[in-house]
Amino acid sequence: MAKRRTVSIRDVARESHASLTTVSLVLNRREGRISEETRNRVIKTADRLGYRPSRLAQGLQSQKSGLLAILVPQIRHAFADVYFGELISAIQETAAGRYQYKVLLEVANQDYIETKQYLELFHRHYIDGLLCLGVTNRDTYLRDFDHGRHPMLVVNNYLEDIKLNNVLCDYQQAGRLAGEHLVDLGHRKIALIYGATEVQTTADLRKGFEAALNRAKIKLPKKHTNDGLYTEEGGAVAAAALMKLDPSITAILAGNDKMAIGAISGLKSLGLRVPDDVSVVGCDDMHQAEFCDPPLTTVHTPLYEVGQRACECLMELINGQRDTLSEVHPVTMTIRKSTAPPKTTG
Amino acid sequence: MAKRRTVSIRDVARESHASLTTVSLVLNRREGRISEETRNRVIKTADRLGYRPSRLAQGLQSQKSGLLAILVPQIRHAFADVYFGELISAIQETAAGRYQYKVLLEVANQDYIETKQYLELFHRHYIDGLLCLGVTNRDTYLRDFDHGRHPMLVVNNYLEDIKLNNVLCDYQQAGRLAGEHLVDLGHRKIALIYGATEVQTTADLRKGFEAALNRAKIKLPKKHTNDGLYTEEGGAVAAAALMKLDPSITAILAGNDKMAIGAISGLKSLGLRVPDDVSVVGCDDMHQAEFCDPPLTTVHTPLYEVGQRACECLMELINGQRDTLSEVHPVTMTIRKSTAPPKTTG
DNA sequence: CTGAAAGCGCTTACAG
DNA sequence: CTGAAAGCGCTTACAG
Repeated sequence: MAKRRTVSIRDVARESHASLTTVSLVLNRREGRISEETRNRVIKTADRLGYRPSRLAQGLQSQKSGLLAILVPQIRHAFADVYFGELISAIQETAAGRYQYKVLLEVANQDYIETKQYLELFHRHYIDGLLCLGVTNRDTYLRDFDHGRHPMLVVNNYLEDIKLNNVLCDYQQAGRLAGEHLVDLGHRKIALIYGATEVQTTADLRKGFEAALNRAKIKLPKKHTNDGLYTEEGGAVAAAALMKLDPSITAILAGNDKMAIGAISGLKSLGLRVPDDVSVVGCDDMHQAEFCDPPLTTVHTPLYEVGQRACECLMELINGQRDTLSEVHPVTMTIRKSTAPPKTTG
Repeated sequence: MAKRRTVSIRDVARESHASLTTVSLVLNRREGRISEETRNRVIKTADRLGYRPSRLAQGLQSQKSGLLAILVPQIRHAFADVYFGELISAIQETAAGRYQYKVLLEVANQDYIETKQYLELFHRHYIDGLLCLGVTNRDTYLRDFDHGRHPMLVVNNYLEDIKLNNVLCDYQQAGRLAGEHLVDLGHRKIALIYGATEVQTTADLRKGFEAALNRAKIKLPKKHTNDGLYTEEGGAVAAAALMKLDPSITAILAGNDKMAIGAISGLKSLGLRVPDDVSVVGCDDMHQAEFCDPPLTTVHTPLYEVGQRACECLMELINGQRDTLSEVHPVTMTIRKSTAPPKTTG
């Protein structure tokens, strides 16, 4: 582990008989100022010595770290969740591919929030910008960002009371499309399994869904809604409870694919068939949706695209090319095999 | 976006009428040297000004970035994969919780490897240590690390020809346990769906599996093995192909849960029932394994624990408390509903 | 117990 | 076209 001393710009200057200024200028491609001959000499020397500028020193000088952070909530094994995974992939690939930025991973646990680590990230010059995933209306600590001093963006959500930058999918449209799909199939007794109510996009999904039902003179009574906690287990339990409360239900929208898959398993364990007895619609269109049994009809939310745009917009905020922003992306339906007309109408 | 100048240690020194040395000493809790009075004065001033030491400056001084990187292969949306997600969660939580280290996310695409970005990470002082996930025998570029100059660790795999530090599960044991389970149930026509052959742990899984079968005088002929590409699709196609080649097969081990779930769906689409007609065993015991239909019998590999240990060991490498290491973790069987005795014996 | 100075490795006015 | 110097914000011998 004998680490040899790293070669610094000083070494290059000495060996190429040039000044620090000259070396720096050459290596940073400031054109037009340095003679061809000197330039070549410096480059050759730098190559020979294997010189690599230290990001730490460059960062200290430029007051830029070249890093952005992704903040995710503390759910069980957060990164094993495909929803977050999809967004993270999009962000990482965009940051590294287009901007030479690197991506830091942060988890917002209780202590993290209480000690305001998300601000430390900026104050201590760890990062130039922040992307927040999985945000809910409970995350009032985000108010610390509402003066817009630090480049930050809420990804695929927004907050009711706090004005923050965001890029997200149109969940009201998602609810509407799902509702229309079920109504068009002929369903009248339709239920909703939502994720956490404190998530704004969940409220939007419900709003769009209810609007679509109402337009067909269908109500969404309380006994037709249940909390699925965004998990498979929750979806399974919620579906079973709904059917016990009202066995005449013939269709269910779940707020995400995980709950939809859970719901299908919950329905099966009651001896119900999908879609013969009950239709199920998910939301996300994650990769697994194609491989469950039956393949899931679901709302396709362009998560990858949203992650990509979030990253692009954050860079604009960092570079000061932009002040505030809010961007909404349209969604589409992906029809597979988990929905069908109801067996009996009425 | 009017960024006010960040307060530096110099500001604290001035306002608290102390020297830079004193302030630095106090804030870094070097005990015993500074008078109680001065200490309090400095701390109070630092608090009042909201002073936060710059990691960039500290890093430049200490030659430590306080960052480690996780390198994952470029598969489609790598971070949406629960296998990687589980490891990443474990690493992030351990790094942040126990070591105040932050975690960088890197994807090894072709350009990344050709330009040796993984070395740049060290040379440019971006990181103090590296954790490589999803490594295969094709990743010969890792030879760049075999002199052990940079703290790095291969997580949950190892390479045939290159001696590197690693922490991993015992995949030979995994294969053996799965094989014994199926043999004990009475199966004789047993097949294997493996992931990429260039992955060393896949070879180990097969070796252990074959050994268990051989002990019961069962062969694993070529027509009983197939490549499932580590994906659901691959598993589905592989299972269907196996059954067409030899309809007498009554049990299948898949090299990971994704392929197992795919295999189940492939078998179903042939009109075969699991486990009645064919038993299926997975490997990983990922969260979803409990919610597929039928719930998956699978080898439980302690991925979270492996990620945690990998992080701990990397810190020891970084701190020079350790030179080389190789750690193997035992696995266990999780019996659910996708395996049963064969219908007819023989 | 405390401080002046050197140094970590860069970049960038400024002067020539 | 090129270089000496100051400065980014810290830490740590060293001296008193």
